[in-house]
Amino acid sequence: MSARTGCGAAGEALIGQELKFSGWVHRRRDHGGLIFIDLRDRSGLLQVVFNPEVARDAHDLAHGLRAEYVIEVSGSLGRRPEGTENPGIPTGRVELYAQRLAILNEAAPLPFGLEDQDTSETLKLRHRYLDLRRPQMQKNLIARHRAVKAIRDYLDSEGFLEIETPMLTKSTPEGARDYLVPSRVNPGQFYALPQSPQLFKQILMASGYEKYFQVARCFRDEDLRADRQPEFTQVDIETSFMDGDEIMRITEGMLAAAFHQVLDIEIERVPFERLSYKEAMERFGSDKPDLRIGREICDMAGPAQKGSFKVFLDAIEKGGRVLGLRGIGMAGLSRKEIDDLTNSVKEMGAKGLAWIKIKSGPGSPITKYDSPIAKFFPEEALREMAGKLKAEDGDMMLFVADSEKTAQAVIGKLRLELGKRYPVDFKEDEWRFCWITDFPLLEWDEEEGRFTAVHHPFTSPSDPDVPRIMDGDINDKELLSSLKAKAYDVVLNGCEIGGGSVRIHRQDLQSRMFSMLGISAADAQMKFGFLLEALQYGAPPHGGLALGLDRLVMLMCGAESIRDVIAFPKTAKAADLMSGAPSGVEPKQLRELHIKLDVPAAEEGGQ
RNA sequence: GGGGUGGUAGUUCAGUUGGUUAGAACGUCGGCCUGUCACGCCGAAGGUCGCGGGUUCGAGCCCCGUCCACCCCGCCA
Repeated sequence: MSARTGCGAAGEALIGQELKFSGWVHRRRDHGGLIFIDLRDRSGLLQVVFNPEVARDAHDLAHGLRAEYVIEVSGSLGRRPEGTENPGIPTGRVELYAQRLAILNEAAPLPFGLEDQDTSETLKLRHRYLDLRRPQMQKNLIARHRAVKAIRDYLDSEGFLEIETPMLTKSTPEGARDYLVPSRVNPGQFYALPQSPQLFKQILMASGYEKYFQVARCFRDEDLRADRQPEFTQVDIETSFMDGDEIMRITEGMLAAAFHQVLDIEIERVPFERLSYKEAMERFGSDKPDLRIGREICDMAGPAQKGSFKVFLDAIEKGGRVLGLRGIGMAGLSRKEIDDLTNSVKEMGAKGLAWIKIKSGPGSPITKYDSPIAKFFPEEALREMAGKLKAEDGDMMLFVADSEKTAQAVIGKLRLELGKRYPVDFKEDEWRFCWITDFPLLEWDEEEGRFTAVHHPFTSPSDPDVPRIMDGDINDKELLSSLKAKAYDVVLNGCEIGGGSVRIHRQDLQSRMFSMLGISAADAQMKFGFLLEALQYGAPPHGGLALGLDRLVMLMCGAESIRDVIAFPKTAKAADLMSGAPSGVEPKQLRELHIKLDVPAAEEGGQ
């Protein structure tokens, strides 16, 4: 009777036994005579009954119990009297009849109730240790643990080795802004915290480890979002001698294992559906399509050209697009609702929203097109539009006309919004994975006046593009824009959860890649010299993938933000409200680092 | 860097056109209560209206600035 039993483990099988429990006072109901305590530990809740006729001392002591006191209580587990069962909790058919009570620690009144639903984010983060006591948060972190364990076990069974790479690394200006760490013993020099272990994992392939993975913390000094933290965790994978297909298969197996272990869900549709980047943009207006939503985007250039609506004709004239979307059952929308939609479309970057309602006349089967722009189109064009969109009576057709980039982006977002707001064809509880492949290798960066890598500079071009790159003119914008990458993203329910590529393993191609990116040979040598060097000494073909663990677990838990699956997250200003980081430091520390501050005194911050 | 929303009791919020003593619920504290499970009943305490300045006879409310939190754009794979 000395061992501790978990509250959640108290079931009918243990009835009649003398047991010991310890945990937190979740709720108390003091009737003066009988006292009921809901005792909470990691495993669940258990009702404890203090009865003066059973144990006078324990009952007297129990009067002093308050929320979140830490107690140890022992007694016999019994079946609840008929009619007092609580179907709301898993242990609701039993209760503990307390014989002995020990208060292990008292608790001051809490700044917020653990069960309050609307506690402000500030308060929860300030007292994260309390927030983390909430059963939901514990469930999330337990799910996270299970997911990581499932992934580790799976990769281990596939012959992968987990190898750690340094946290203090070399700064590489490509990509995101680095978090810098000053070096005390090298005055004026800095390490960077890794944005990812990218270069190291490639080096490990050159070193012959063949299959590497790591649950790796990564750091990026960029502005935050609900699904973005300054430090986050990637399941980082790299393999030698595998092509993209094989890496995708490993990833699918890994995700299937995680979903099986954590949620007891068997992922259907394996292998995952694959879409080229072009197709994803064309059908869904996004490179991370949410396939749970049925409706797709349609090109409306054909029927648009049969009409005289200037906005449409101009867009096409300028090489842009007219894209349409079916608004299922939206013919009844009020003018105000349409105005609201128009406004949100404008916020997304479009100039406006064109719409046509399809209605039957009262008591008449004749289709009417109700719209300020219907007059610009012959009946035949309107019918063609409806046909393409599969729009029927009671629907509304929505159109965005703009440059291809804007039109696709806007109507893609509109698709998500309508899919979720009018969820006729939105299967919310499905798990829809897909791969996006055939990404462009490079994209023009207006700001920098050069091409940048869409994935990263170590991504291999597609096989047919290799001779075009080696023999072609690297200043040829047409050529550079047309190159395809051996890169692939894995998308779940409209959320990019990972991405990877086959890497360049030949030194000459990698050097050529740097020139295309406008990185001089000297610069490349300075920044990535060790990689270029390693590629010279027998580097195998290799490639891999990085999975965003926080996002994946967030989706698995149905959480709104990755903060809910990270034990100690930071705010939108990258602050830790609990510990008070970041903060100023002692002048002595700065002197040792040879650092002088250049900030107005008021902004230096305290300790 | 830009835009939006919010900040009033420990917590979540209400607070009229600028007008007397800033309210409610929950929580807390005290009392009563032997089948509750959001226990119930009675009573009490609890406020620098984020901070600084301004307008006004008078500011929780209007104006300017600033800080913090959240969301979005830019940025970020």
